[in-house]
Amino acid sequence: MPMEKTFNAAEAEARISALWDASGAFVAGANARPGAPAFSIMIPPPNVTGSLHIGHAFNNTLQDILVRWHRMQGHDTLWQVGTDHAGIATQMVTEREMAREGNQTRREMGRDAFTARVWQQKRASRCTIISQLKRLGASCDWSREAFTMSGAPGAPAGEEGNFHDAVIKVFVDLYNKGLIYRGKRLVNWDPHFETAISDLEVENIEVPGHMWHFKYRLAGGETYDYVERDADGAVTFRETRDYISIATTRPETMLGDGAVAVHPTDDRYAPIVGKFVHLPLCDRLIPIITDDYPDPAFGSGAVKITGAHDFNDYAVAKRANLPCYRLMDMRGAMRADGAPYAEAVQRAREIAAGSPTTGAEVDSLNLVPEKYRGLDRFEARKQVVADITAAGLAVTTLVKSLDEDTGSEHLTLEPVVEAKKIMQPFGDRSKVVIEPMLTDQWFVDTAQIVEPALEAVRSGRTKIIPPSGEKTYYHWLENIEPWCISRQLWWGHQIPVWYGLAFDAADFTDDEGDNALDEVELLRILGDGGHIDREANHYCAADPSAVTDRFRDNLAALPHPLSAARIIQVDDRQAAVEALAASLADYAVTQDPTRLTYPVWRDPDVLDTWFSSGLWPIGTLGWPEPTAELAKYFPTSVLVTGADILFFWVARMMMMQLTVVNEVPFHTVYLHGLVRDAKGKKMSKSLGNVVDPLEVIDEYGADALRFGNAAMASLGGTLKLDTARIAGYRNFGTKLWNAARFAEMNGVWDGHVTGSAPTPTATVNKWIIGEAAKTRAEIDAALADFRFDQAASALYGFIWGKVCDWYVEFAKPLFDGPDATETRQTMAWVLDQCMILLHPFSPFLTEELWQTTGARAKLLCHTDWPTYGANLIDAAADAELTWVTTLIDEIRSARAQMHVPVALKLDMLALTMDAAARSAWDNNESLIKRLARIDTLTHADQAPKGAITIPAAGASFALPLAGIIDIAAEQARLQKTLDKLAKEIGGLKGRLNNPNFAASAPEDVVDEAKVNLDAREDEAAKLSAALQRLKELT
RNA sequence: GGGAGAUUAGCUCAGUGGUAGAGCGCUUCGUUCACAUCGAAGAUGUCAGGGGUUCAAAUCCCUUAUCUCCCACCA
Repeated sequence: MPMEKTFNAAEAEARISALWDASGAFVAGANARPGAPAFSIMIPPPNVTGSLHIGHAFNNTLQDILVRWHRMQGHDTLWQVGTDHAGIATQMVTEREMAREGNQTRREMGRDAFTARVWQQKRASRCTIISQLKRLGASCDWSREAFTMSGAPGAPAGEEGNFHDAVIKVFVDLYNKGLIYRGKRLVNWDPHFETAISDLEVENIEVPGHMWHFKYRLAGGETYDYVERDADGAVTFRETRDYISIATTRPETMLGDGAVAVHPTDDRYAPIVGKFVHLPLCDRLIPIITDDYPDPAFGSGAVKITGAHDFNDYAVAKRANLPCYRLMDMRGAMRADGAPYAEAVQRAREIAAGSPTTGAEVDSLNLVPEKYRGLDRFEARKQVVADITAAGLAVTTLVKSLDEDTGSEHLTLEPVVEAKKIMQPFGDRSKVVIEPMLTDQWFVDTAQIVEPALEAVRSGRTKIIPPSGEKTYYHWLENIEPWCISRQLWWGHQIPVWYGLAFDAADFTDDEGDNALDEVELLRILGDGGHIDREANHYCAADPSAVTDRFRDNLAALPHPLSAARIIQVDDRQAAVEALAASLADYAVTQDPTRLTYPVWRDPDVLDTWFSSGLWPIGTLGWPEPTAELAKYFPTSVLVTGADILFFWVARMMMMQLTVVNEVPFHTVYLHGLVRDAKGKKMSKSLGNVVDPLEVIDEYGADALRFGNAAMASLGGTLKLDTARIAGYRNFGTKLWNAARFAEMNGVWDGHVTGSAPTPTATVNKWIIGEAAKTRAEIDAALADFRFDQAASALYGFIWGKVCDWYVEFAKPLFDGPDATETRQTMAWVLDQCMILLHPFSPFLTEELWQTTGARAKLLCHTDWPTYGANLIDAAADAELTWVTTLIDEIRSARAQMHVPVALKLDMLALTMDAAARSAWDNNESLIKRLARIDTLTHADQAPKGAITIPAAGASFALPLAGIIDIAAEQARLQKTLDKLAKEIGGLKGRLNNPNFAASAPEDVVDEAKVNLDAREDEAAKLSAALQRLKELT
């Protein structure tokens, strides 16, 4: 059946995908030569509930090009595929889905049921992204699909695997090495998702805000001289004050202030340092302290210190040993729990007076006055401002206002509220304002594991390209902060830590021996005295699974187990561990549910998603099992990923792999930018400029999208996706398709396919074989440097610019001549090379061509990548074809400019021809005549009147066009060319006449300039002569 | 505030010391049997501005301007 005029991508892509699938073409090691080097890539796992966006399409195209390129070279290739459980995102998607269905909420449902529901969501949506990757033509080993939560408790059938085990093992190992710790720290709290998030998940955005100024009055009615001075020390302002002025953008946090801080060198406040001020609205006193943090030049120079709600203040509070009081609940509302304010403030006064306190009182003491309790944080802000203003404690200014009744102007005192742009933190998922919150969280002590990750890149063991990525990497890692890895979510790897209460079992049974304690009572008993050791109250279990099942029901019964875990009655950590171990063992043997209540419970938090995806390189290969794949494919060859997750993922993989298995995860990291729209705008749903890769594939085919992706993948720049360009690359595919169709029509595929390059005699055949060899070398060099754009450009230039534009045209006359057979062989070989070389970029169209143009031994995706080189380049053929194509170009150009009808065949005169030119003409006469539409060539001593001149290297031709040409137009054409030549000649002469040029420039540059000058002058002379002849005509 | 990058044809971008390039768009012509998702020809640039190094600068250095991104605690 003859070929269609175009490649039907929509029809063929699915069929070809199925063919690859059915033949296991992409399984690890497929097409590997014995003893071949390994080549492995880990896919950046997309979110399991996600769908393919244009960034995925770009990222995976590049990976696939590398993978296919290596697989065709016979390397032992693995492209590891899989998905990420994506904690917050997936939980969010599932909850949204549940809300839409009108089902129970997550909390109504309970943890186990909810987790099961998310698994269900995961099972349902996994196919989406995977099938979309297949549509792109990604040649992943689908049989090895991994998941970052495979094998987790509660995983349904089909989700076996040991990724969860690997994550747990790493947590336990790091914990045992002292690299993971738990503590009450100020963290970024997302009040929407009610979880801590890491620094990286916070986006700081500038928003309009306000700054208020409040007066904190000195205790005991004291006053002081407030003096301002200029740079020379001269007094510029003096006033007796009974207050200190503070400025804040967050008035509601003043309820938790622990002090007012001023800079130690700030003379304005020197008289009152160490004294106390009344905290407005709060009925308590706080001290004025000194700290280096306040900037005397900013605001009043005095800063309120709210240790529990600001990162700077927290640091000051730590230095000054100030108490921190949490004011908000987990949803960002003012706390409504705990004792009445009168009691709480009494206790706060005791603490301020020196009564010992513990971190526990951060949570147990609620210093929010009744009036504000339960208010949303933004509502509380308004109320606090209003109340402070009403109390006359706002800094005021005179404002002129108009009395509308009387029409008279008068002055009023108004609070000073500065409108001010402030940087506000937002959750990158929730988009709500992040609240610094003092909570118990788990941290990786990154400072301890960062050094090997830095060293690996500094030493070049892992190379980051482009190099600017290395600088960014260093900068972040050199200033690394502890990594908060606990999340208050349900979907994820639950932290393998059990909290235990060490106790005598008798304490928990009533007189009848029944299990009589409820949680409140438990707390009451444990709360009574006893040594408190926060560091010791957790126990990291090496084999948690057995424990989990046993106590799950008990755990579920605890509304908030962590709050009950506060106290453990032991003297040291070791005792805690032993007591727990003993109680667990005890329980395990007795299995008597009445004997012990709540012996242990598990930390309800899950791990940051990036903690598990940080183990992707080893986890997908079966670690901690010593698998053959781990031995073969790790460390991986290259990681291709977006520069935006350099910190989130790349740096953490480096740290974790080096810590866990003491090896870099990959030899090379290729970072690319974000794909933007044609105008360089970030794609966003709200802007409506999102390009859906699947729509692009539907319209233009996956090959066109892929080739376009490769073509725009230059290093460093931004990536602007223009569908007009994709359309152009679709046309490019059609072009090759039609060249193959032409070949089919001319019997090229009928038994002319040869494995190795033919050895033809015709110059054009020799020439195109050499061009293929050049192209192969260019592509290999470009891909070795990750220059996908250069490889794409080489392919485009070769296939369209050389094969289709010239070779196919050259071949037409040869099919009727003595060289017909070798030309068919050569064309078959050359088109095969086009398919092979293009295949990594555009796999569908090339595989389809490969299958339809002959009986093939192997799939194209397994066909040997060529290794031929310069031996196939015939310099003489190259020079001759350059001469031929230049001549044809010249003739065509002259004809077009003289408006010679295309169909008109001309007789050409050869005025001069040296031996080389003569030979070039004789060897290629038929095709020159055909392409330049020349009828005959005759020799003449001089051009007749009314002819146009065609210069060529070593020859000069004339086209007699008397009566056809416009003499003025021909004069203009010649003059224009001469002008251009004159400019070039001027430049070349200028250089060559400069003695410094000859002295300083390399010899070959000088020689080249000389040769160029000769050629230009020769051409100019011919054109001048021609111009002269025309002038004689007029 | 710190860091990185960008500025080349109408548009999107290559080009990193040696005669300014590609694709798209634009103009003219074209139904010759691979292809109109095409062919042939053509026009278009103070390579952001200024200074410097060099025989030679889009390319290296300095500087100014504009833009983008990342990081950062100014209450």
